[in-house]
Amino acid sequence: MNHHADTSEPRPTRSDGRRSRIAILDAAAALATVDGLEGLSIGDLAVRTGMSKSGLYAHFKSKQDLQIATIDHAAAIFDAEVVRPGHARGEGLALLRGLAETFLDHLERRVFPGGCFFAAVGSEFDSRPGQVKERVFEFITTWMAELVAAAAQAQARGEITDAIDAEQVAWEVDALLLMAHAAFVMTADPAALERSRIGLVRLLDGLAVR
Amino acid sequence: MNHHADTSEPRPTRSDGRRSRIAILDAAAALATVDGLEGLSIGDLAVRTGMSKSGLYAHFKSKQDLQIATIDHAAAIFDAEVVRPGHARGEGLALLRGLAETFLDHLERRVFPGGCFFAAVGSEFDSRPGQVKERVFEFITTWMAELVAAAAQAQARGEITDAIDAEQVAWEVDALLLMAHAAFVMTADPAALERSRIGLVRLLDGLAVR
DNA sequence: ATTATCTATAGATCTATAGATAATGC
DNA sequence: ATTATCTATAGATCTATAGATAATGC
Repeated sequence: MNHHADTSEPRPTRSDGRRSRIAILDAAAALATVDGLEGLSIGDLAVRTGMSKSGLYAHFKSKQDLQIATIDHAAAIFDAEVVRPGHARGEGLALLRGLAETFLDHLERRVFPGGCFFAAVGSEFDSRPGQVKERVFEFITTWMAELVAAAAQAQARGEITDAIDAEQVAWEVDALLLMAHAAFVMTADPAALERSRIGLVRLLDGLAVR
Repeated sequence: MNHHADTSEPRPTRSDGRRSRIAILDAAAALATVDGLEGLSIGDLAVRTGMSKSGLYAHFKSKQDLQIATIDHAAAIFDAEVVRPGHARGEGLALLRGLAETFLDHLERRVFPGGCFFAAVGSEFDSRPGQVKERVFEFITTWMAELVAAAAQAQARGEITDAIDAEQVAWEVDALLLMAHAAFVMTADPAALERSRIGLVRLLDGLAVR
């Protein structure tokens, strides 16, 4: 996985500390999609990054602090790998299609080994109220807002019907993306991505203004 | 939650043992949708069922054995609460609609506190190969086959178009159900169920033979 | 001089087992 | 007589901290 700096977090002042922190968070984000944010243990992470447990621990106040830093780091990766490339595809309907395609591509390219970070971690924390869930939910809300804005723009430009509201369009698009994630991670079969791609074409063609 | 006997599993011979086993598995199935099958600890379960840790442990050979028994128990509950009531709604298109509706109803009725057991546990184990994942995947495959069969029957009866294959129809239906699960568990807002219900009507109406 | 990292360890889990006691079924 | 359950405990985690050492930045 590439190294994405997360600007939101406090940076260590020394260069070796900065490098370590990014290495830890890259490993943590990847590991969390496989073993969960809770299953992610300090010991495992230390072994994987070649540090001692306490050396690693010195970067974070607590396990929850590590979990939240990992979420922020994953958000930066998702932004760089999905959201920004999606916007490069155009506006309105092209943007909506673009976001869906870059999302499916990031699954296929295995940006995270366990599929979509936020689908994986969202499912883990959906029933556990607290700061971690709040942060994950916040990001998912932002993602949905992206899809809704793209759908609304497509309607404003007269590219799709406004007979149904933009939230409903975004909902149905996201349902196909979530389904692709779940099935692709479970089976590792690209046919899962193809089924959702076909569904997206059918859905958006059905909304076309003719 | 109601008590559903799971016929597939070996039954204790003594009546108090039978009762305990069912009480343990009811609690385990509910707890697993909140804390995960891995997060589910023997100690927690013991406290929740009012038994000692070892008293509880005597019913199972290992933690994995408990996890698999819990999956089988949850499958029996899902069958009684979703699949059978779905079949009572009719055949063909009525069956397909019926299964989708009884699924959404079981979320709304909170049959499991953490939504759909198999969506929750599937997401937890999708990246962890082994017997537990196999068992979960097996059940999800059975569920998908139910939807595909219903869609194919609806086509055979001339109720929906056969221009697209039954697998694709089932895929798009299941995507909306999975999305409803994810959003409803995260937000506890019935609006999530409504969005998917609207999506299902739009989807199936769009497939109607006119 | 300050920051990052390490060794060593405390204290709280967790799974699992051994051996004893209480309750049921034939 | 057999089965279910309990107390007590082993041994392996895990998070977290104290105090010492090594590496960087001014």
